[in-house]
Amino acid sequence: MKKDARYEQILKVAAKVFFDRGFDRASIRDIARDSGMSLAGLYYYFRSKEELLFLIQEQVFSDLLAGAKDRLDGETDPVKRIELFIGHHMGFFVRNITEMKVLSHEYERLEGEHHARIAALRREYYGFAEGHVDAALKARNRKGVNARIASLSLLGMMNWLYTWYRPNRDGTPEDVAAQMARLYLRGLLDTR
Amino acid sequence: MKKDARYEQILKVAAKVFFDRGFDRASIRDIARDSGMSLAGLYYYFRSKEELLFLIQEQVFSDLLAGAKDRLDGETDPVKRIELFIGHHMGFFVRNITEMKVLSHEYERLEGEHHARIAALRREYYGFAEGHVDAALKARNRKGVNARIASLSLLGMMNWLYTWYRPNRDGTPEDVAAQMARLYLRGLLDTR
DNA sequence: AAGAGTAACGAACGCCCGTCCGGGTCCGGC
DNA sequence: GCCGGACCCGGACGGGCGTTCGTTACTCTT
Repeated sequence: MKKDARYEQILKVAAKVFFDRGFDRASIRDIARDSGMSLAGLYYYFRSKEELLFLIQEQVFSDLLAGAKDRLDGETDPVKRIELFIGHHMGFFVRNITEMKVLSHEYERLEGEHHARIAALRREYYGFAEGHVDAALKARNRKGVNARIASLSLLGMMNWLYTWYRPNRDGTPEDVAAQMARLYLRGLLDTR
Repeated sequence: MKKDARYEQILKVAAKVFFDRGFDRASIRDIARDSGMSLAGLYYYFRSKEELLFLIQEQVFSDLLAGAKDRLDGETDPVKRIELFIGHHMGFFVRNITEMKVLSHEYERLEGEHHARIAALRREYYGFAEGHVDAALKARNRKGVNARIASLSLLGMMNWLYTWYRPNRDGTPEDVAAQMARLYLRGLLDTR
């Protein structure tokens, strides 16, 4: 098998194993078996189990961030930008639910340099979200709403998705995103 | 030391250790050391590490549920009931953040009978929340809003708290609860 | 004084884990 | 025809883990 294909395949398998069993309970032996490789063979591609986690988190987080920036490009209305942000986040989350759960759930497992790199991405993404929330608040001249709390509430709402989302029951990501966007922007009881 | 006091103390220490290191990385030896007991001594009080997790989760979840019912008792206005529910959940979460993180983060670790008992509590609490959301929607004659998604969004918003809440930065639980209640009920941009 | 129950402990057992060493095989370039 | 690198593996190593066994000391009850 080609080197790059193997590399990608191992990352994918590892993400699935981490998704199913959690990082700590997952063993390198599980990943080797599901990749059709030997235990030692894996170490040709990766330095350590922790590096595997890091690479998964870094890739998915970079993609998420780049995708969000790309999606919002060209739109200037602050409220529409938040709608687009929500739509993108939810769509990406559902399409990459394996990696996104590993990112959300195993965030604290990384240490040192690895942790620092993911933490930087996190800060950037959170800041991106908060910036848009803040802009929308200013555009509507809303005072007394804390942009930090409002943006973290939004991210919590969306990131909790992996604990409950079932495609058969909850419909398409677009439906869920639309419901959440409406709920977030106009509230539960708004009748406009 | 009295038996009951020891028992409670071990549960408390275990919750703290699980909170800090995660269930899988935490070792019984850590818990024994922090409890000022020997490894073997712990097994006089508990059958297994998994049982320790179960007891922590069961106690905090039962308290949460009972507290919520108690807080809402007597209030009949559906919207006020949601406000009270949010206020209670947030206050309880912050006061019991150690156990609540262990409950939220390690939910999937339990198996068999233990898992079934916590899952039942979860169903009850989620149903409780969804029921109130549904009642408020009906009272305001709101159609087209999915009560399941709306209630799970609310719980996600609140349960994500443990990843970001810092008392010094974010103010009291009451402040955060008020912000979230306003946000949830009337939306980000409502100017009423 | 004996016996039963309670509250612990030291030491070990067996298992599984991440990692690494010492190779093997194949293949393109010389 | 050989060499070096890419790719991969069997098997072991050392360490940490959850759990258990056998025992002890103390305190009630009878």
